[in-house]
Amino acid sequence: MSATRLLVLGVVRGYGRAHGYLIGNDLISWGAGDWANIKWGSIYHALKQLTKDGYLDEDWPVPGRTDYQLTEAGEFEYKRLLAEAFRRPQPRPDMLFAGLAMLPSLEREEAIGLLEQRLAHLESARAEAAEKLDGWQEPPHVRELYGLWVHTADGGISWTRGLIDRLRSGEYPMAGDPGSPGVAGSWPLPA
Amino acid sequence: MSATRLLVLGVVRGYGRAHGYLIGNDLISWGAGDWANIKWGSIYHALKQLTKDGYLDEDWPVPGRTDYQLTEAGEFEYKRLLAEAFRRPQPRPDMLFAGLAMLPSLEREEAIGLLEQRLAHLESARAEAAEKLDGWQEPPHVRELYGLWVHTADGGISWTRGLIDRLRSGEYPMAGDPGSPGVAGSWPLPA
DNA sequence: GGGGCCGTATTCAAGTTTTAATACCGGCAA
DNA sequence: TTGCCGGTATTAAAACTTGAATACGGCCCC
Repeated sequence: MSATRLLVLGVVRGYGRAHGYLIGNDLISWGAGDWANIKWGSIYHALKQLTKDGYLDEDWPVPGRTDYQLTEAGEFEYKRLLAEAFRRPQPRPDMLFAGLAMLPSLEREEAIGLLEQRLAHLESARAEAAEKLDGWQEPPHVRELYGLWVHTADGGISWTRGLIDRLRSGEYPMAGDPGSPGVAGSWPLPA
Repeated sequence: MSATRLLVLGVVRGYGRAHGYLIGNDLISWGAGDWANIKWGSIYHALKQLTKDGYLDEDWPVPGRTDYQLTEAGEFEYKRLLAEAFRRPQPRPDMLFAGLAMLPSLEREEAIGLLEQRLAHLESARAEAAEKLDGWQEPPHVRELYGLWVHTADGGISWTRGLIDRLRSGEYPMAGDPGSPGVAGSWPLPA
């Protein structure tokens, strides 16, 4: 499960209602083409699939354009995917990048809690890889795989600690903050 | 372009000739299911596709089993993919893991050269991300994306330097080493 | 001796991603 | 005025991945 669904749901939610081209432009302008491998085709596919799954509603304000908005189930699915993105480290980092792009739709304490779960996962993955690294015999170069794994996990741990600290010290406006842009989405509305 | 083709070609090459189940068992036993998201279906699909593309030859030694071996074009394609895996850092690390698994089919100087190219790519990616990080204004949390990018690049740089050092100091038997297992593949032959 | 389970070996359908193509519209230069 | 380019908006076909399903043989145990 890749980051596409989370990003598409997140942008639609942010606007309230949006069509494919609008969503794609936002994502591409954030560099999501690079860090999440987002392509035009996957955006349009995701929109259709999310609609089929009952997470989005379509309508046709003008011919040749399709607008989408989140259903109630879509709101839950969005929150579920977002929590997963932070909670569970995966070999492919695109989920984390996507989660980060949607960070302010979480409440501060919620985000910190999820990141602490991430930390726990990373620490146990590190321990497991370190164990294999110690025990490895044959062929020798395969040790490098586990070494890289340990190195990557260490990097992830220190970065996660840093973000937790920044959130604790009040960095970034988050959902539910006093005087915040609010839960419903703080997107710049299209002109 | 994912790691599947490189891994499948590499294992077939290592054995000289092999069928899907044999290949899959090797890859799964190396943990490739985790670090490269390899599944049974993608192995069989890759075998068929690589055959169609002229990189593998099929034959049927017994009914109900298909054996494969590399064509000459397959040998070139393997080397090309392997070089790409080391040379070009990508957001998804599975290519690097796959390259690492096939490390000893490169000559020592070749591997070091590729890793130096990797280093150069990483350093310029880091610089670019750091620049965006400095210049970013709005919305504030998007800075975290670039911060993570910088952090990840730093980790990649230090790990790459480490591997270059290990290779320079003679670690691991490599293709073309005096008294090495040789270019043609050093796989344990099936019993 | 047959019922169930494990290992061998592959296929299939559904979902997802990738790449390229399509269509239309407005502006601007030759 | 026409020819083309860039921006808007989507579709289509092919490739790839995922997860489950299939088939068959051997072995063990009651």
